[in-house]
Amino acid sequence: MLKLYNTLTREKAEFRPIDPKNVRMYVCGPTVYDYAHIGNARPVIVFDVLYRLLRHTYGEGHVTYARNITDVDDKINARALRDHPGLPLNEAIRLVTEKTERQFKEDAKALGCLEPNVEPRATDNIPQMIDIIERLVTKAHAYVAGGEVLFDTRSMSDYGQLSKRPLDEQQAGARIAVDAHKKNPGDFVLWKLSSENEPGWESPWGRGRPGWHIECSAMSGRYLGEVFDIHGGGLDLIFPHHENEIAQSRCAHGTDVMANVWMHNGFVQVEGRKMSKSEGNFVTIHDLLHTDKFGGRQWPGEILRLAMLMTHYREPIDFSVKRLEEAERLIAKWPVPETVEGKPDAGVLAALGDDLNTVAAVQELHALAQAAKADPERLRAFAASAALLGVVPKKTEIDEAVASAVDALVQMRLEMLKAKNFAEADKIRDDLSAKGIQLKDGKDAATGERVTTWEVKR
RNA sequence: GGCCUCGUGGCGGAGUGGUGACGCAGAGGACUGCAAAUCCUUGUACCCCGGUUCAAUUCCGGGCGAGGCCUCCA
Repeated sequence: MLKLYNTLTREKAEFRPIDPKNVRMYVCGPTVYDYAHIGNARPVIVFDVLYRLLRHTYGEGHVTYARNITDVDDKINARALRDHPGLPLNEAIRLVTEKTERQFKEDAKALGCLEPNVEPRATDNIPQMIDIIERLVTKAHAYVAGGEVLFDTRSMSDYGQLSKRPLDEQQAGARIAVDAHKKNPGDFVLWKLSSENEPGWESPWGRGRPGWHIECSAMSGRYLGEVFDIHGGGLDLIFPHHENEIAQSRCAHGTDVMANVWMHNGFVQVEGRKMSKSEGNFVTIHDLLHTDKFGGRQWPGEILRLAMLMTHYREPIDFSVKRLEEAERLIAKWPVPETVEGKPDAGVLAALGDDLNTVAAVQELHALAQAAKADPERLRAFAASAALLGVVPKKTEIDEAVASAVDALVQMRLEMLKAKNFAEADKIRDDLSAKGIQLKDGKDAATGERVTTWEVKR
């Protein structure tokens, strides 16, 4: 039983796929203009958990997950033209975005995310966008004016369903001046003509470039069909982006819905404040993973991931050093399974089935980890459950030579302890600790002898 | 001005019309040569003001506070 909160209806309801043999989900990915920040990381992680849960529920081969890469953007276009003037636009863009796109994929992998089934690029879908725009023009849902093709919001009787914004009551031009050529202030651009010195693609309306929203309509239609199951993204995308995607897709295809379930993750704050470049608290995933810009140290991907899952996806999350430390302490207490097989724990599944309650799932997992210490049988359920969340603790790789050297020192220390040579014994312990090796003393239950195990501090 | 979230103990975060979920941190204890690890015990809360009720953190109304969006920023 999987229940999901649907922004379209503002309620939690049981999820019923259109086709259980092929459950289809689309998530808005990043614009690869710059390195992805932790705000981008949230939907990537959250919907990865959903993807894993869907695969578990319907079977690995029965879920199609598409996450787009937006590589059409005026800043990217301009840079492509500037840096690679001789090349066709798509190729030039590819060169400009190569590095950030590759980085994004590496970031996602480091965060423990599975690769989506399709990661379409906007530049590979220009003809599909043009096709949708042509349909909209033919059906009189779009018009040409002032060098643009615009969507006519009045032509759609139920425009605004997702964001619940009545068109009349919006403050037109609250942020951006209304262009005079628009029939209505709410009309938005589908295609914009480029001037001589601006980059562009050929189209029936002349050389130009697509509006922002059209790419997702084109790519979701191409890879998932006219109507699909789940569409996800950040809360900030509800309006105008998703609203306009819905308008375009539904009007072009004549459907009642674009996707049945719309899911939105909450915002990310950093140390209690809105993240922005001007605030100076803009943190990229790459920074967290590979530099000491945040909290003076690097953070492994699984800690970032767990920290993210410790708050429900619809709630705002405050990303802080304290939170990361808590996640680290938690994961350090969990056992490292040798293999991942068997079935996930029912409690973890129930938690995730309740609108992806990862908070409860993590707590169940923690309880399972505690139980697994006493009862090794539970370790299998723990491992499978952790895998479902994508947070299986990993053994730090150490080579044989180091391991046997540590073993020898541990043995030496035990002998010194028998001789009550505490100073020398403690020195060994301290030296190892300084090198990141944690000794753990225990008692043999039968003999009462001291038994020492060790692990690499996580 | 409109629309939409949210407000629980030091922190994270459930939940319910009436017995203080849980985790982390803290405190105390056991263990230890001393620690660490482990185990046991433990404190502190429901933004404010009204209303409904035998009873409200939970329902209703009104405030206050935080955040987001209001058309080319994905």
